[in-house]
Amino acid sequence: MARTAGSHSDITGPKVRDAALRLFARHGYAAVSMRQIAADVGVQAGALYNYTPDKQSLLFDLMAAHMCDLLEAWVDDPKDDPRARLAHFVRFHIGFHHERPDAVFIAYMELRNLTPNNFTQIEALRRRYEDKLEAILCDGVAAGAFDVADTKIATLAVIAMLTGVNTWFRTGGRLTLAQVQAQYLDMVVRAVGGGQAG
Amino acid sequence: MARTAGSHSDITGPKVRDAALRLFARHGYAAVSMRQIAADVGVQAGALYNYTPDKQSLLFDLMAAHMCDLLEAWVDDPKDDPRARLAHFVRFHIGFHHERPDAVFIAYMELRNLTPNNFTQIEALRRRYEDKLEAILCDGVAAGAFDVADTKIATLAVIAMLTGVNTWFRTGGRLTLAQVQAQYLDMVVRAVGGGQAG
DNA sequence: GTCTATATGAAGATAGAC
DNA sequence: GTCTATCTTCATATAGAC
Repeated sequence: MARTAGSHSDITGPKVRDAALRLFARHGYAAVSMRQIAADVGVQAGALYNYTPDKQSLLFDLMAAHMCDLLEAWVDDPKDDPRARLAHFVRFHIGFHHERPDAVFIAYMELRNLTPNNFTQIEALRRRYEDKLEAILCDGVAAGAFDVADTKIATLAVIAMLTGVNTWFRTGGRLTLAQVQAQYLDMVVRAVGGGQAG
Repeated sequence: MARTAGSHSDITGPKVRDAALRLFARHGYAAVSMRQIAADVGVQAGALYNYTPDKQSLLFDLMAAHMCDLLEAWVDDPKDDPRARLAHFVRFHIGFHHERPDAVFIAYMELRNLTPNNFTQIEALRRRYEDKLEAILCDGVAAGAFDVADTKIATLAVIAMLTGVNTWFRTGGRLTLAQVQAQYLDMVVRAVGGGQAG
């Protein structure tokens, strides 16, 4: 309470990130001005530079935070049955992405607008996530539970299919999230040849 | 040959479209200026307005042309076996999209940058294409060749999976396009429960 | 059909007062 | 920490000469 009137660093910071996330997702990074973000937060444009050195860093930080959240949230146990691990991955991926559509959207629509160095870092994080699924598929193939000709292709195919849910699914529609997760799980398991085995 | 020196309407027009397509795909619509497009074509910015009323029309025309090309290129015969029709669709989709990566990229990355009216038109074309696949899946389910709980979801899942090929496949890599088409066909057929029947 | 020149506005980022 | 004011650059689009 000993604060001066205009001092709100602890609340303005998150508001800047939230506003940028929403506006970047809605209109695209290049189409959103710092003035728009400032107006959304309720400050003047110059004040934003207390929270980010520049617009590019704002984009990169949002994307990096999202990818790190994703990697930290994923928990897997290689000792479990491959089928169970795959089922867990499918439900996790759909659920996690459904909860943060704006971050997901930005994380793969705005890759073009990253500087080369920033792009490399985000791509490395994305690759690490893909490797999580590929490990499950490899273990499943080795155990005879799955049948895929090329685990790398299958990994990319499954992730593309699952991420696609975000483009159309909305809560309150014809289906619940659980129903969507169940049907995608069914399709994924069959696609990797895990339909009949253990 | 009776032309005046600076008269190139028949050649400049396509060059403008080609340059815009490539630059929009690479950097994004909002990040590309009319000056950049003009420089790429080899004219001054003002000259572009002989070929498009404004930048928005340029984007819309590129997207609409791509979607119309797609719909015109697809040929299907409802009297054929559903499995054969699905196989045709998978190979067609991957092949067609592989041949025009820039147009594909724009057609679903730049939807945000369309005016509401233009967006509605492009969405209608996209929906018409999705319906082509859903018709195959519905016929296959009715004939007992496929087993899917919800044909709309399966349609979106398959298209997302197939379109994802464009994000990683490059000619000259580890696999040929035909090999990729074959493996995706295998995964798609199994995903829709067409593995054992037919 | 293309040019040069320009109208008009907005962008990212910084300086210095409070 | 935020404000106002500003620097500098760039944007879309148009006008009129050739």
